[in-house]
Amino acid sequence: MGQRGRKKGSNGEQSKALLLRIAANEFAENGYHGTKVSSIVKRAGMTQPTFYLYFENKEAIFQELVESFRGNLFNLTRKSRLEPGIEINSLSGRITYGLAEMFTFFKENPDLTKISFFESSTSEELKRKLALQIEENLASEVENGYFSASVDMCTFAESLVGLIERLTVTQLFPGIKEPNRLAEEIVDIFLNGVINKSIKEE
Amino acid sequence: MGQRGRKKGSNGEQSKALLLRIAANEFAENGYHGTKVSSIVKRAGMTQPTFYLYFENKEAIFQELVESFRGNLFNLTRKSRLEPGIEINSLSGRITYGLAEMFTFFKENPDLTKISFFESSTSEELKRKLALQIEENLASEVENGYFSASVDMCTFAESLVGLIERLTVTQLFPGIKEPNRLAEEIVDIFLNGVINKSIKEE
Amino acid sequence: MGQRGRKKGSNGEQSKALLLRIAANEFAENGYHGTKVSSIVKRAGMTQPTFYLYFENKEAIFQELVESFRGNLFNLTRKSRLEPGIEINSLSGRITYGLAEMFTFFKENPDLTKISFFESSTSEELKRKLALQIEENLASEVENGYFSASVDMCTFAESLVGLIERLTVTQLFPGIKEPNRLAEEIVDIFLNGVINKSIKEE
Amino acid sequence: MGQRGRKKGSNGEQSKALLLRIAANEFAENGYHGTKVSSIVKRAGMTQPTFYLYFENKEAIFQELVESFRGNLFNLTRKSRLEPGIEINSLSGRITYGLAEMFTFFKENPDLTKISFFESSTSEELKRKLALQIEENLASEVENGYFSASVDMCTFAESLVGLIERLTVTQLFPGIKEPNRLAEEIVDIFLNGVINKSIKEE
DNA sequence: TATGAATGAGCATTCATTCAT
DNA sequence: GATGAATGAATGCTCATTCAT
Repeated sequence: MGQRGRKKGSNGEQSKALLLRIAANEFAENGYHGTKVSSIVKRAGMTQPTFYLYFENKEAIFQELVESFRGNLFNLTRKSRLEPGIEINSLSGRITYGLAEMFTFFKENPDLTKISFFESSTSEELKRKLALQIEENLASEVENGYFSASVDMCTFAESLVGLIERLTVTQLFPGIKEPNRLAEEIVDIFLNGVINKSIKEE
Repeated sequence: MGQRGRKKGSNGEQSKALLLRIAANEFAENGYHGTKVSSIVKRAGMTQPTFYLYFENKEAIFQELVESFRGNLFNLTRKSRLEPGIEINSLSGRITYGLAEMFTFFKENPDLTKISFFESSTSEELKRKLALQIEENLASEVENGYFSASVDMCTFAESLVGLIERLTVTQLFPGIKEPNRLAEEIVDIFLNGVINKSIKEE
Repeated sequence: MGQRGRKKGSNGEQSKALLLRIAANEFAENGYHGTKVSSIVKRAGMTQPTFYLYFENKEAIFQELVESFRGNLFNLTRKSRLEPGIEINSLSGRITYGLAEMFTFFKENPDLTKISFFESSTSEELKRKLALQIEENLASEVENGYFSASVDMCTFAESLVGLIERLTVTQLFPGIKEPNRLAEEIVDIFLNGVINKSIKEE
Repeated sequence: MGQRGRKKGSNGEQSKALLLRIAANEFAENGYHGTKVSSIVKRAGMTQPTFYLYFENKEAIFQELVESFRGNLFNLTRKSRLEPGIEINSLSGRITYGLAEMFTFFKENPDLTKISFFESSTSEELKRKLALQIEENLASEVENGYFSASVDMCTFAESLVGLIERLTVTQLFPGIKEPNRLAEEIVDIFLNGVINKSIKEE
């Protein structure tokens, strides 16, 4: 600002942002313990004391990353909550859309996703909370009679989380499948099952 | 003593086994980096050099644990392979049985399971191989027309792995659900889907 | 301070230089294996991590010492190379001068000399190279007819090295003889032999 | 003995001898610190406790090796002492013979030679003693007028030791020159010098 | 805003040596 | 005469973190 106004944020903000970005990548690549503060700052072209100018310690930058991911993720899931009284016809479409949005978010933030899902000590908590939200999200549908009441919703929600997690790593990140496609496949499997109906009816 | 051999396994074998057991627990609890050789031997009532009598280094004992888990797991999955020409009626039962056995194995070896699925650098490889085996295992069923050909088998297999992983951690280990129960629920969801058929057919 | 730079060399350079000096002494006194990094830094009034700030590991500081000695030594011997066409009268003077310079260098760097000649795994190589240089240095003199062609130059050169090495340790280092004196004696012995000519000619 | 009489010495003696032989080689190859008791016994097909049956500790076996070398070496040099009143004509022959015997001894015991000359903490002492013996050995010759009194006998003796040491390593051990040949060359150089007499007399 | 220099605390690994059998 | 099993005591090295500037 003032003289020649720096392009975007103060120099300090830029430095901090850079450190965050690089740290995310390092943590995702090498895990928390496998990542050295010295490596982060080296890649950022800074020195170690500079790091401590912006973050209290190694744990702090990690938590900041996880926290931001967590916040954004829950914003997303909150938005895609199914309103009660939804049309049965648009149901699967709504679910597909929600899933696709989530996958898109993961795809745009692969490092943060990896960290938050697999490296953080609070990963479990995160996933459990996600499962819970999914459970709530779908509970009403059961009441409405859309979903089979015979299925344990808790098991179902956790299953969904596990599968989302896995498909994110094996299909989404390597670029094998796009968010939309993945979402559709999941919905297809879960709604209808995999058994061949024509045989079944024999 | 006296007639050939001490009470149970030679003393050395016992020591090694003890170290393996304790190490598995430590690794499962604190992760690879969070586990100190000194902690392992302390819990075993030994000294550090003794550790190196049985294992080349920290990495080695870890690999030995993972390897043994991997070996046993693949033995199991190989055994529960579906033979071709199986009766359609017994199909879901067979699948349920296979899953139940796997969950039982996990339940009996929680430490090894945690390590191999979440701590090892070869976890991904392990899961991918497991998914592959599941894929193969089910591929014939598609040919036989039991399974809907519309479902991408790769996605399906990976989904299964993800969900098995997740349910193991959240339901099986805490003792919320038993192996059999979990297996049944999974099969139920996947075979039939979760949509309420009566509504759907309206 | 104030105008550019601290008193003498940056603080880091000073530290490194101090470590090198002390390490040289420790290695010379106790050998490579007998020297502990902890002893070096203790004498330098530093802590162990500081050591690793300047040297990759124990081996590295040792090699740096040996390398510097080797470099300086070969600079020296290169300079004192005998030019072709030298006067027969000044020949022995030139050789004496070269030897004296070498002894002076050794005397000024006793620790490095000890290390490089007796502790390094590349000692042999160093001596061989030195012998080779001596050989080359004198080869022309044989052609010019100054030296008796009957003498095997290789044997002669190696002999010189062995004797330099030995006299350095037993006469020079304890201060029994000065560089000049030693050089003169060597030249005397080698040029003329030790047999009493008067008797011989009888 | 008695029943089937073991070929040579008791089993224990054999074991000890084997350990000594192997240890000599290991020490010669890797130095004192570079040699592990565990390596010695492994090559001998024994276990570590067995080692301590025969030697108090690592230092002890090393000293035993050095001691035996030292004893034999001094026997040798004592025998080849020049008697006073020797003929001037046979003088150089006698010296050559003595040197050749020493080289032969070294060649037959390369490991012990290496250890005693380069690895032992008493190497210096050994060489000094050897130099002293040489000095004594030749002192009378000076009195008798055979050797030029202008040469410092101490320097000369030490020179001889250094050169013997060096030629042993570079010419004798690699098989480049035979004991006799080496001895002759040394005597030639030292007695007559290397200067070309014909030029000198110009 | 930034850094050159330094360190406290810790960890994996090694090796000579010994005890009970 | 021999060994399976174990250990006391080091030692090299690393890493997150800080102080003075």
